[in-house]
Amino acid sequence: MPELPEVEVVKRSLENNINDLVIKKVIINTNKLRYIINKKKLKEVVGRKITSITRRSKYLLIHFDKNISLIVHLGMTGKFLILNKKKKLEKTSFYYKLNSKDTKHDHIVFNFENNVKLIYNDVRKFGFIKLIKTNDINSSNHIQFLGPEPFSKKFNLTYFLKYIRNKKKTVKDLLMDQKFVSGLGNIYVNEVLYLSKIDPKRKSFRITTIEIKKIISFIRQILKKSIKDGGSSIKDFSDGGGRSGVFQQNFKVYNKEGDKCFTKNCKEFIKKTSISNRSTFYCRRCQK
DNA sequence: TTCTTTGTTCCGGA
DNA sequence: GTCCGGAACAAAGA
Repeated sequence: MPELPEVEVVKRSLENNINDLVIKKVIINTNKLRYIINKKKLKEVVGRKITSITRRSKYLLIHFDKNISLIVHLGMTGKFLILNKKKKLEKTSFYYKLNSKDTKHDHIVFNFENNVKLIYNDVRKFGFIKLIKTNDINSSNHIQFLGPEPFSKKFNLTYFLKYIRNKKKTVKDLLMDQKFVSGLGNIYVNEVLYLSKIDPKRKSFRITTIEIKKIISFIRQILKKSIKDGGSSIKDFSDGGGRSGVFQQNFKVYNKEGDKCFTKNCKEFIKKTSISNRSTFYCRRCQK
């Protein structure tokens, strides 16, 4: 599930593989992903050259010359594949498993010069790719309401304290809220609260200063590590069968229901519950 | 057939 | 008005 680190990893591999290239052709195999696709508009990228690739929260932004950009959200299962001129798969996509079934979900193919292809594959079709004027990105509905990036200076103790005043929602829902901090999803929020030893059901306004410091610190720590491991999963990526990203093996609570708690000397088992209709994993003994 | 998955939005109720 | 959270939605696989 692509959250900030996975999107960052994808961003970096796109940067390494398709920056500076000119699009020759776009093949669109579906009428809709998350939204109806405006095929004619999307094809305006033909003839345009990629000038840079950036990320905001979980959005990928591919910038072209002539004030054109693509805004991309990977949804649940969106991924990019790059084929180079030798038809060889580039080491680009995190936890991508190669098998014949997957090609039927190749929804959009961008052809570049030199026979380089960028393929957008998405089993669930909850992701999207939209053409947008570069100047309009920051005022777009997707971007304008996003809270600060977790690594930004703005996301600090003072901001946190001010924001949670009178906030009655659970600390888990708070961290999931993209208006508060952008880029975290269910998986990393579960992990962060476990590392911070905080019960996910606690009310936000009851979180102490010391706990806030832990939360901020662990968010940055785990995101950084996952980006690094995503990088290493790319390094290990093999086109004969694929391989899951190392970061998935680093989860301590997510999807670990019934496993023994990771904390030393804790004999408790990881519990699963639901908060705001989202799977929530925690240790009853360690998280207070 | 039903349940699950996620991010996002919508809406009723507090 | 504002906030909260449950439900709905998208598609497909188990």
